[in-house]
Amino acid sequence: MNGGLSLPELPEVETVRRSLTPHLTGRSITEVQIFLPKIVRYLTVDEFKQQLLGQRFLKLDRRGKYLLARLTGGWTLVVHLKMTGRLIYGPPGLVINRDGGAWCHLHAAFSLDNGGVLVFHDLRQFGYLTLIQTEDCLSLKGLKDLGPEPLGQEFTLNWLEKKVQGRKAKIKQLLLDQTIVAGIGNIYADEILYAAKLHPERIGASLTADELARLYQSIRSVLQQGIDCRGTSISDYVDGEGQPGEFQNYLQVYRRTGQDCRHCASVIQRLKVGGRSSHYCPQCQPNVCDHHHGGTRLPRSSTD
DNA sequence: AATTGTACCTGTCAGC
DNA sequence: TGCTGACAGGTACAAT
Repeated sequence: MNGGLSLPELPEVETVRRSLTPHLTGRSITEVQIFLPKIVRYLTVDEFKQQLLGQRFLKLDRRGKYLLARLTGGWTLVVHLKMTGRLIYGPPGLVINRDGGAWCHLHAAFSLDNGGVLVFHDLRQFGYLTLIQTEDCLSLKGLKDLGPEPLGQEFTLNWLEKKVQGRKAKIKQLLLDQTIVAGIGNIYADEILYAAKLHPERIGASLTADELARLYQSIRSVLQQGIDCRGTSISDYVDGEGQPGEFQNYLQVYRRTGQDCRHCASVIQRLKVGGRSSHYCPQCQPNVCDHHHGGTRLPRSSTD
Protein backbone atom coordinates (compact mmCIF):
# COMPACT_ATOMS: atom_id res chain seq x y z
CA MET A 1 0.00 0.00 0.00
CA ASN A 2 0.93 3.61 -0.10
CA GLY A 3 3.30 4.78 2.61
CA GLY A 4 0.82 5.19 5.39
CA LEU A 5 -1.07 7.99 3.73
CA SER A 6 -4.14 9.16 5.46
CA LEU A 7 -4.20 12.92 4.80
CA PRO A 8 -6.85 14.04 7.24
CA GLU A 9 -8.63 17.02 5.71
CA LEU A 10 -11.88 18.66 6.78
CA PRO A 11 -14.16 15.63 6.20
CA GLU A 12 -11.77 13.29 8.00
CA VAL A 13 -11.27 15.57 11.02
CA GLU A 14 -15.02 16.17 11.17
CA THR A 15 -15.58 12.39 11.15
CA VAL A 16 -13.04 11.93 13.94
CA ARG A 17 -14.79 14.68 15.92
CA ARG A 18 -18.21 13.09 15.50
CA SER A 19 -17.03 9.56 16.26
CA LEU A 20 -15.09 10.58 19.39
CA THR A 21 -17.78 12.84 20.83
CA PRO A 22 -19.97 10.16 22.47
CA HIS A 23 -16.91 8.45 23.98
CA LEU A 24 -15.22 11.52 25.40
CA THR A 25 -18.02 13.85 26.48
CA GLY A 26 -18.16 13.95 30.28
CA ARG A 27 -15.04 11.81 30.76
CA SER A 28 -12.19 13.08 32.90
CA ILE A 29 -8.50 12.48 32.36
CA THR A 30 -6.83 10.31 35.00
CA GLU A 31 -3.39 9.87 33.45
CA VAL A 32 -1.39 11.39 30.59
CA GLN A 33 1.50 9.51 28.97
CA ILE A 34 3.74 11.16 26.40
CA PHE A 35 6.08 8.80 24.57
CA LEU A 36 7.42 11.31 22.03
CA PRO A 37 7.94 14.70 23.72
CA LYS A 38 8.22 16.76 20.54
CA ILE A 39 4.57 16.21 19.67
CA VAL A 40 3.67 18.57 22.51
CA ARG A 41 4.03 22.11 21.16
CA TYR A 42 4.37 25.50 22.79
CA LEU A 43 4.58 24.22 26.37
CA THR A 44 6.61 21.65 28.25
CA VAL A 45 5.46 18.06 28.61
CA ASP A 46 5.28 18.56 32.38
CA GLU A 47 3.08 21.65 32.05
CA PHE A 48 0.93 19.82 29.52
CA LYS A 49 0.41 16.83 31.82
CA GLN A 50 -0.12 18.90 34.92
CA GLN A 51 -2.82 21.10 33.39
CA LEU A 52 -4.67 18.19 31.77
CA LEU A 53 -4.80 15.89 34.77
CA GLY A 54 -8.28 15.80 36.28
CA GLN A 55 -9.90 17.93 33.57
CA ARG A 56 -13.12 16.75 31.96
CA PHE A 57 -14.09 16.77 28.27
CA LEU A 58 -17.02 19.13 27.71
CA LYS A 59 -17.35 19.22 23.92
CA LEU A 60 -15.41 18.56 20.72
CA ASP A 61 -15.18 21.30 18.11
CA ARG A 62 -13.41 21.51 14.78
CA ARG A 63 -11.94 24.44 12.88
CA GLY A 64 -10.50 23.64 9.46
CA LYS A 65 -8.26 20.64 10.05
CA TYR A 66 -7.85 21.40 13.76
CA LEU A 67 -9.66 19.36 16.37
CA LEU A 68 -10.47 21.41 19.47
CA ALA A 69 -11.38 19.52 22.63
CA ARG A 70 -13.04 21.87 25.12
CA LEU A 71 -12.17 20.94 28.69
CA THR A 72 -13.01 22.12 32.18
CA GLY A 73 -10.67 24.72 33.62
CA GLY A 74 -11.11 26.86 30.51
CA TRP A 75 -8.67 24.69 28.58
CA THR A 76 -8.78 23.64 24.95
CA LEU A 77 -6.73 20.63 23.84
CA VAL A 78 -5.69 21.39 20.26
CA VAL A 79 -4.88 18.46 17.97
CA HIS A 80 -3.55 18.67 14.42
CA LEU A 81 -3.25 15.33 12.63
CA LYS A 82 -1.20 16.76 9.72
CA MET A 83 -0.46 13.85 7.37
CA THR A 84 -0.71 10.58 9.22
CA GLY A 85 -2.02 11.39 12.68
CA ARG A 86 -4.74 9.29 14.26
CA LEU A 87 -6.78 10.02 17.34
CA ILE A 88 -8.58 6.90 18.53
CA TYR A 89 -10.70 5.97 21.52
CA GLY A 90 -9.89 2.61 23.03
CA PRO A 91 -12.57 1.03 25.23
CA PRO A 92 -11.79 -0.30 28.75
CA GLY A 93 -9.60 -3.37 28.60
CA LEU A 94 -7.77 -2.46 25.40
CA VAL A 95 -4.16 -3.57 25.63
CA ILE A 96 -1.62 -1.44 23.78
CA ASN A 97 1.85 -2.70 23.06
CA ARG A 98 4.15 -0.01 21.71
CA ASP A 99 6.91 -2.50 20.86
CA GLY A 100 6.29 -3.30 17.22
CA GLY A 101 2.96 -4.12 15.64
CA ALA A 102 0.13 -1.71 14.96
CA TRP A 103 0.90 0.57 17.91
CA CYS A 104 4.62 1.20 17.39
CA HIS A 105 3.86 4.81 16.39
CA LEU A 106 1.83 5.57 19.51
CA HIS A 107 3.04 8.90 20.90
CA ALA A 108 0.49 9.84 23.57
CA ALA A 109 -2.16 8.15 25.70
CA PHE A 110 -4.85 9.80 27.86
CA SER A 111 -6.39 7.44 30.39
CA LEU A 112 -10.04 8.17 31.16
CA ASP A 113 -12.15 7.73 34.30
CA ASN A 114 -14.21 4.93 32.73
CA GLY A 115 -11.13 2.81 32.08
CA GLY A 116 -11.00 3.80 28.41
CA VAL A 117 -8.12 5.53 26.73
CA LEU A 118 -7.66 8.18 24.05
CA VAL A 119 -4.53 7.54 21.99
CA PHE A 120 -2.58 9.67 19.55
CA HIS A 121 -0.74 7.74 16.86
CA ASP A 122 1.35 9.24 14.04
CA LEU A 123 3.69 7.41 11.67
CA ARG A 124 5.40 10.53 10.34
CA GLN A 125 5.41 12.50 13.57
CA PHE A 126 4.20 15.71 11.90
CA GLY A 127 1.03 15.97 13.97
CA TYR A 128 1.01 17.71 17.31
CA LEU A 129 -0.87 18.42 20.50
CA THR A 130 -1.03 21.63 22.45
CA LEU A 131 -3.05 23.14 25.24
CA ILE A 132 -4.32 26.70 25.40
CA GLN A 133 -6.88 28.66 27.31
CA THR A 134 -10.05 28.58 25.20
CA GLU A 135 -10.18 32.38 25.12
CA ASP A 136 -6.71 32.39 23.52
CA CYS A 137 -7.70 30.20 20.55
CA LEU A 138 -7.66 33.20 18.27
CA SER A 139 -4.02 33.86 19.08
CA LEU A 140 -2.68 30.41 18.20
CA LYS A 141 -0.62 30.60 15.04
CA GLY A 142 -2.18 28.72 12.17
CA LEU A 143 -5.56 28.64 13.86
CA LYS A 144 -5.93 32.40 14.06
CA ASP A 145 -5.41 32.99 10.33
CA LEU A 146 -7.87 30.39 9.06
CA GLY A 147 -10.40 31.47 6.48
CA PRO A 148 -14.11 30.69 6.91
CA GLU A 149 -15.54 27.22 7.32
CA PRO A 150 -16.50 26.13 3.79
CA LEU A 151 -19.77 24.59 4.98
CA GLY A 152 -20.65 27.53 7.22
CA GLN A 153 -22.62 30.69 6.51
CA GLU A 154 -19.57 32.97 6.54
CA PHE A 155 -18.25 31.27 3.41
CA THR A 156 -20.13 33.00 0.60
CA LEU A 157 -19.64 33.20 -3.15
CA ASN A 158 -18.83 36.85 -2.63
CA TRP A 159 -16.00 35.97 -0.21
CA LEU A 160 -14.55 33.46 -2.66
CA GLU A 161 -14.71 36.00 -5.50
CA LYS A 162 -12.92 38.60 -3.39
CA LYS A 163 -10.13 36.14 -2.54
CA VAL A 164 -9.65 34.70 -6.04
CA GLN A 165 -10.20 37.66 -8.32
CA GLY A 166 -7.00 39.51 -9.14
CA ARG A 167 -4.79 36.67 -7.91
CA LYS A 168 -1.99 35.44 -10.15
CA ALA A 169 -1.68 32.13 -8.36
CA LYS A 170 -3.05 28.90 -9.79
CA ILE A 171 -6.46 27.88 -8.57
CA LYS A 172 -5.15 24.63 -7.08
CA GLN A 173 -2.79 26.61 -4.85
CA LEU A 174 -5.53 29.03 -3.85
CA LEU A 175 -7.76 26.12 -2.78
CA LEU A 176 -4.98 24.83 -0.53
CA ASP A 177 -4.50 28.27 1.06
CA GLN A 178 -6.07 27.87 4.49
CA THR A 179 -6.58 31.63 4.86
CA ILE A 180 -8.96 31.68 1.87
CA VAL A 181 -11.05 28.76 3.02
CA ALA A 182 -10.26 26.33 5.85
CA GLY A 183 -9.88 22.59 5.63
CA ILE A 184 -9.11 21.68 2.00
CA GLY A 185 -6.07 19.47 1.34
CA ASN A 186 -4.65 17.75 -1.72
CA ILE A 187 -7.28 15.05 -2.15
CA TYR A 188 -10.35 17.26 -1.92
CA ALA A 189 -8.71 20.08 -3.90
CA ASP A 190 -8.33 17.75 -6.90
CA GLU A 191 -11.84 16.35 -6.50
CA ILE A 192 -13.33 19.85 -6.16
CA LEU A 193 -11.58 21.05 -9.33
CA TYR A 194 -12.82 18.02 -11.23
CA ALA A 195 -16.38 18.63 -10.05
CA ALA A 196 -16.06 22.30 -11.06
CA LYS A 197 -14.53 21.33 -14.43
CA LEU A 198 -11.53 23.57 -13.81
CA HIS A 199 -7.92 22.78 -14.73
CA PRO A 200 -5.66 22.98 -11.62
CA GLU A 201 -3.34 25.47 -13.33
CA ARG A 202 -6.02 28.01 -14.14
CA ILE A 203 -4.98 31.42 -12.83
CA GLY A 204 -7.28 32.75 -10.15
CA ALA A 205 -7.80 36.08 -11.92
CA SER A 206 -8.88 34.31 -15.13
CA LEU A 207 -11.95 32.66 -13.64
CA THR A 208 -15.28 33.87 -15.00
CA ALA A 209 -18.32 34.48 -12.82
CA ASP A 210 -19.78 31.15 -13.94
CA GLU A 211 -16.59 29.32 -13.13
CA LEU A 212 -16.37 30.90 -9.68
CA ALA A 213 -19.95 29.90 -9.00
CA ARG A 214 -19.17 26.31 -10.04
CA LEU A 215 -16.08 26.31 -7.85
CA TYR A 216 -18.06 27.60 -4.88
CA GLN A 217 -20.75 24.95 -5.26
CA SER A 218 -18.17 22.21 -5.79
CA ILE A 219 -16.25 23.15 -2.63
CA ARG A 220 -19.41 22.75 -0.60
CA SER A 221 -20.79 19.65 -2.31
CA VAL A 222 -17.56 17.65 -2.48
CA LEU A 223 -16.66 18.32 1.16
CA GLN A 224 -20.19 17.41 2.20
CA GLN A 225 -19.95 14.15 0.22
CA GLY A 226 -16.65 13.44 1.96
CA ILE A 227 -18.32 13.88 5.36
CA ASP A 228 -21.32 11.79 4.30
CA CYS A 229 -18.89 9.01 3.35
CA ARG A 230 -17.05 9.39 6.68
CA GLY A 231 -13.80 10.42 4.98
CA THR A 232 -11.28 8.96 2.55
CA SER A 233 -9.25 5.92 3.57
CA ILE A 234 -6.61 5.55 0.86
CA SER A 235 -4.57 3.24 3.01
CA ASP A 236 -4.82 3.94 6.70
CA TYR A 237 -7.01 6.87 7.67
CA VAL A 238 -9.45 5.75 10.33
CA ASP A 239 -12.02 7.57 12.44
CA GLY A 240 -12.10 7.89 16.22
CA GLU A 241 -13.29 4.30 16.56
CA GLY A 242 -10.67 2.91 14.22
CA GLN A 243 -13.11 2.53 11.32
CA PRO A 244 -12.18 3.41 7.71
CA GLY A 245 -14.18 5.81 5.55
CA GLU A 246 -15.75 5.17 2.13
CA PHE A 247 -14.98 8.21 0.00
CA GLN A 248 -11.99 6.48 -1.62
CA ASN A 249 -14.58 4.48 -3.56
CA TYR A 250 -15.96 7.64 -5.12
CA LEU A 251 -12.76 9.49 -6.06
CA GLN A 252 -12.89 10.79 -9.63
CA VAL A 253 -9.28 11.87 -10.17
CA TYR A 254 -7.08 11.70 -7.05
CA ARG A 255 -4.47 8.97 -7.53
CA ARG A 256 -6.25 7.73 -10.67
CA THR A 257 -3.41 8.70 -13.07
CA GLY A 258 -3.59 6.60 -16.24
CA GLN A 259 -7.10 5.36 -15.53
CA ASP A 260 -10.17 6.30 -17.57
CA CYS A 261 -12.16 9.37 -16.65
CA ARG A 262 -15.50 8.23 -15.30
CA HIS A 263 -17.36 10.73 -17.51
CA CYS A 264 -15.53 10.82 -20.84
CA ALA A 265 -13.14 8.77 -22.95
CA SER A 266 -10.05 10.59 -21.71
CA VAL A 267 -7.30 9.36 -19.37
CA ILE A 268 -6.55 11.00 -16.01
CA GLN A 269 -3.30 12.97 -16.02
CA ARG A 270 -0.98 14.09 -13.24
CA LEU A 271 1.19 17.18 -12.95
CA LYS A 272 2.95 19.15 -10.24
CA VAL A 273 1.35 22.38 -9.11
CA GLY A 274 3.25 24.25 -6.44
CA GLY A 275 5.18 21.10 -5.60
CA ARG A 276 2.02 19.01 -5.09
CA SER A 277 0.78 16.29 -7.35
CA SER A 278 -2.42 17.25 -9.08
CA HIS A 279 -4.72 14.82 -10.87
CA TYR A 280 -7.16 15.94 -13.54
CA CYS A 281 -9.02 14.97 -16.68
CA PRO A 282 -7.64 16.92 -19.67
CA GLN A 283 -10.96 16.83 -21.48
CA CYS A 284 -13.33 17.62 -18.61
CA GLN A 285 -10.91 20.21 -17.19
CA PRO A 286 -9.32 22.03 -20.15
CA ASN A 287 -6.79 24.73 -19.34
CA VAL A 288 -8.70 27.56 -21.00
CA CYS A 289 -11.54 29.90 -20.08
CA ASP A 290 -15.04 28.70 -20.95
CA HIS A 291 -15.65 31.52 -23.41
CA HIS A 292 -12.39 30.79 -25.22
CA HIS A 293 -13.06 27.21 -26.17
CA GLY A 294 -16.79 27.66 -26.58
CA GLY A 295 -17.57 24.41 -24.82
CA THR A 296 -16.03 22.14 -27.42
CA ARG A 297 -12.55 20.65 -27.54
CA LEU A 298 -9.17 20.61 -25.93
CA PRO A 299 -6.85 23.46 -26.82
CA ARG A 300 -4.82 22.38 -29.83
CA SER A 301 -1.09 22.68 -29.39
CA SER A 302 1.22 23.93 -32.17
CA THR A 303 1.98 20.78 -34.10
CA ASP A 304 0.82 17.21 -34.08
C1' DA B 1 3.92 42.09 0.80
C1' DA B 2 3.36 38.26 -1.91
C1' DT B 3 5.50 34.27 -3.39
C1' DT B 4 8.70 30.39 -3.41
C1' DG B 5 11.55 26.96 -1.22
C1' DT B 6 12.81 23.89 2.47
C1' DA B 7 12.53 21.20 6.76
C1' DC B 8 10.18 18.01 9.22
C1' DC B 9 9.28 12.43 9.00
C1' DT B 10 8.90 7.22 7.62
C1' DG B 11 7.34 3.66 4.65
C1' DT B 12 6.88 2.12 -0.14
C1' DC B 13 8.43 1.32 -4.53
C1' DA B 14 11.06 1.64 -8.96
C1' DG B 15 15.48 0.97 -10.74
C1' DC B 16 19.94 -0.90 -10.73
C1' DT C 1 19.26 -9.54 -2.87
C1' DG C 2 20.02 -5.24 -1.09
C1' DC C 3 20.91 -0.63 -1.68
C1' DT C 4 19.66 4.21 -3.14
C1' DG C 5 16.80 7.88 -4.23
C1' DA C 6 12.32 9.69 -5.31
C1' DC C 7 7.97 10.34 -3.52
C1' DA C 8 3.89 11.16 -0.53
C1' DG C 9 2.15 16.17 1.75
C1' DG C 10 0.33 20.24 5.91
C1' DT C 11 2.33 23.67 7.97
C1' DA C 12 6.06 26.77 9.99
C1' DC C 13 9.51 29.39 8.87
C1' DA C 14 13.29 31.26 6.02
C1' DA C 15 14.50 33.43 1.89
C1' DT C 16 13.68 36.05 -2.07
